[in-house]
Amino acid sequence: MATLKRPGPRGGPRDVNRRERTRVLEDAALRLFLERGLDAVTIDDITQAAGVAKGTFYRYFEDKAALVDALLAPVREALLEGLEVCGRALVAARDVETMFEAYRAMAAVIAGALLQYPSVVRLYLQECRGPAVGARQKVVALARQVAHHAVDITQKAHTHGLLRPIRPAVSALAVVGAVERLLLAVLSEEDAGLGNPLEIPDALTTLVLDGLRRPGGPARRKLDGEPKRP
Amino acid sequence: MATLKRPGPRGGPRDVNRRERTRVLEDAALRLFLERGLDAVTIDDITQAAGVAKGTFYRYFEDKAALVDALLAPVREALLEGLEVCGRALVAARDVETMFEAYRAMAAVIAGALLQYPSVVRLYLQECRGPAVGARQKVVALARQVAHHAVDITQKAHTHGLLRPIRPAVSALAVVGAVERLLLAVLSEEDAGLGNPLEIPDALTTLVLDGLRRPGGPARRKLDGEPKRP
DNA sequence: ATAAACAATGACTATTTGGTCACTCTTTTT
DNA sequence: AAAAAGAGTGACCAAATAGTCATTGTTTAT
Repeated sequence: MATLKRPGPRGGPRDVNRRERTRVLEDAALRLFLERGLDAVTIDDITQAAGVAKGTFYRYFEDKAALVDALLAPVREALLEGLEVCGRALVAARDVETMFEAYRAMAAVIAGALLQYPSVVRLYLQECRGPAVGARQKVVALARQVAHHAVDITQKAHTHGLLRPIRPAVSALAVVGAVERLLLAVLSEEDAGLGNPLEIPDALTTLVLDGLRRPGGPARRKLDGEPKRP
Repeated sequence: MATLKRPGPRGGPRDVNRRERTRVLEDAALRLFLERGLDAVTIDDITQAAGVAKGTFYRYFEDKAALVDALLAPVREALLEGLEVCGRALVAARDVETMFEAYRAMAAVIAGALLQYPSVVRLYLQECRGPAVGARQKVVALARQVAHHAVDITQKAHTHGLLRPIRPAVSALAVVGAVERLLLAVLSEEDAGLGNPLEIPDALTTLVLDGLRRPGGPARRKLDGEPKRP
């Protein structure tokens, strides 16, 4: 069973050592997870890559699932935080500009977190669609929360009648899917001709907002209607 | 080593038996793959679920990777076929209507295949982002082909100047991501409020086309400008 | 009818795996 | 300084795993 407390004085040998060991184990595991996939990596693989004895692993983590959860924690916090703040802002929003501002703020918060933990995000993208079993459970749980929040947020935006009358669940999941796929492409460095990664958010924003914004006309135009900008 | 030929007269006992056994093994494996993930399913699991002895598995498939490849085959064929036909049609297209018609044709071909093999598609969606290792190799390879084709197609559509000046790779991957995420939601029956699945393609089409279509009016925001290529 | 090829089986081997534990050494507490 | 608690180790165990193969029964070709 893993010892969860951090004994000794802060900054003392024990404390420093514990942080360091945890970091080494997490780093080694994360690298292996990305190389071979969650399920294919054994505890032996991790301890060998980390240069410690097998028993040491179990002093720091209860099992592989606990390790994954620890890896995920910071990203999860940032993601959910960003989504909730955006949700709250949207309930208050009364005009299009305020609404877009809320979206932009959320994007900024999230983007920051993602850039800080790119490997963890890759792990998330890589595993989040699998069955919620074993070590993957927490990853899938996070994915569900993200999807739920996204739909929720879109619903809130809809209550002001600012968006095209598409089912919130549909447009929300479409956007989540688009964002995730582009993130994966960028993080995997499988250069498919994406150009400067920093320009992607803008392109995507244009694309999404023009797709979502309710066209100026009263009836829902289908083909050649150009949405008017407010 | 798996015997690949199908001996005996067509329709004879051997032939019928071989088809049946292959089907039973594939069905059992597919179900388990979706329940637990590719890596977590063992050959023993599969043969037990299929109700045959372990040795029998190796008479029909060289290993787990070969089984996955066999499962994937029909979907792969349909997907690539649809993408290529669309690509060829787009090179010839000279106006917006013809272009959209090409897209619609592709969507129809693909949708048909997907409805015919929903479980295989789920397997694809579930595994296609993982590392290209072991039994997952062929799935990831297909995902790469799909992405490549999508970008290619979008590039072709761009040559006629009919689309917004967003990098083709960006918009193509965004659309692929959106489609995949919605498909996953529908196939997983994690009802997130999607409504009637049959209405999704229409909603998505509206969303995507309005996002991609070059606005008729004068220049809009300049953020999405495409960098000049020499 | 008979020989040759095919099919199915499950025991068997080789390894690998998650997890434990007694033992030793180091740090903290008293 | 002595006792208590924490930390690291790697041998060890029981269970699981991929893949093989001799054996037995069935179908096909001659």
